[in-house]
Amino acid sequence: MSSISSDTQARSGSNIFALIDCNHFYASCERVFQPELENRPVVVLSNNDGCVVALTPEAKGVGIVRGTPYFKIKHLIKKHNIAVFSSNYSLYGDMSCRVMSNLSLLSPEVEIYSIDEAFLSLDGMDRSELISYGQMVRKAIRKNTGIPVSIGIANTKTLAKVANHIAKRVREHSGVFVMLEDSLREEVLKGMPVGDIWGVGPRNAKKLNSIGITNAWQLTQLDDKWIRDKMTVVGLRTVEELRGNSCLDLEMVKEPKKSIISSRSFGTPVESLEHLLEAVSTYCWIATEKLREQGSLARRILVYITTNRFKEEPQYANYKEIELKAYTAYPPDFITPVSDALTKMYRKGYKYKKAGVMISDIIQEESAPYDLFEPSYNDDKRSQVMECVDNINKKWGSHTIYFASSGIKKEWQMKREMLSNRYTTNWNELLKVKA
DNA sequence: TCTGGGGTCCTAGGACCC
DNA sequence: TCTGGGGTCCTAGGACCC
Repeated sequence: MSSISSDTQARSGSNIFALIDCNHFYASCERVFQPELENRPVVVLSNNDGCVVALTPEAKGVGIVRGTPYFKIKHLIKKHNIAVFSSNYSLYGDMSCRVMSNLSLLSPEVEIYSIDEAFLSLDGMDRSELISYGQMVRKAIRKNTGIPVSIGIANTKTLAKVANHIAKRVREHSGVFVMLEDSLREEVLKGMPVGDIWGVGPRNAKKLNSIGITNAWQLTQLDDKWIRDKMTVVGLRTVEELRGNSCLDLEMVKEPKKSIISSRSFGTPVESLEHLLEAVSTYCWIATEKLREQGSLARRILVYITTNRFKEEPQYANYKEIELKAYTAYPPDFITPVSDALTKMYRKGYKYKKAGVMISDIIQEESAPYDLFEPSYNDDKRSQVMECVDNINKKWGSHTIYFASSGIKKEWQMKREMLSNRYTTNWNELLKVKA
């Protein structure tokens, strides 16, 4: 068997996948707790109040586009009375858990694909029941969580994505679209720009357009060799899926992360080494917290700093990757070498905009190699201390305990000027009901 | 004044080994 | 005039996703 066919081998039998996608998820989360926003345009901004990451159809209707910097749409905000929010990840994360746990009650086979999407396997379900099942799921999620969802159902994950696209946009389907017949698939794919397909990014779309391929149906008719050469096996898999041959299985078990990033843009430019050290020390803390949460240890860390590339001012960026002596999840084991590296790469006189760390070479605790010369993380006090710290922070809120090297005042912290309350995860910010 | 953050996978090319 | 060949491992960079 050639490597091409084994890479993209289709599963036999007929599969049915549903993609459940929360509508403009972050904006919907905000609406749940402020129902008066129901028919008003709502946008949610990225970290640092940078650009638009989520927006309701009403906001799209007045010409706002996802990804646009906030300062460029301020005039529209005022003119159309748009509600604006800073990202509130504690809220969205918690709302996501609610949606997903509801889904797992409704179906035994669920893959949580992202914060606002899940795939379900509906293999074996009667075709005639699919629409009503979809409607039932929609109603249940809406009722139990307040979040509106759209559902696309088809024979492959990629086609379920396509179906979901239709469910979201064509009102008459009321949020559920089933696309199983070949003729329907052909009709829908012919009307779908190739760049809107899951897995075909802007680069590939451009390549395809340049040879005259503009819709998704044309892509399915293309020669396999061309696809493989220009779009790798990944692209070929996508095309097979569009042809109705399932190549991507439902992944129900969550794999531990292979890299963990923590980085932020600063609220205001940072010039001093001292503040940069505080920031990266905080990022090391956050990243190792995630590392411990998934029961992992790591041995590599990369630290970087950069000035603002959008500005016409002296630019400087640098990074350094460090290999630690042994696998660990203890913050100081990372903070110490990272601080040394940062001190060496720091240049005075620049306005730094962003810094970050990335942890890699991650393994599960159980499989940590035994080292003759280095004490192992699990056997010494470091793991016990961190377990204790993590428990306290879990119980009393993150950052109840943290390292002094992270700074106390944190003048460099990001801007979040339009933050809503953490209605679901903080006792002091619960929704108040008027008596 | 103001342009996000966090991930995955694939490939090509170099280093190194026998 | 000739200058192996194949395997493996690692890394950087590119492309994609939400």
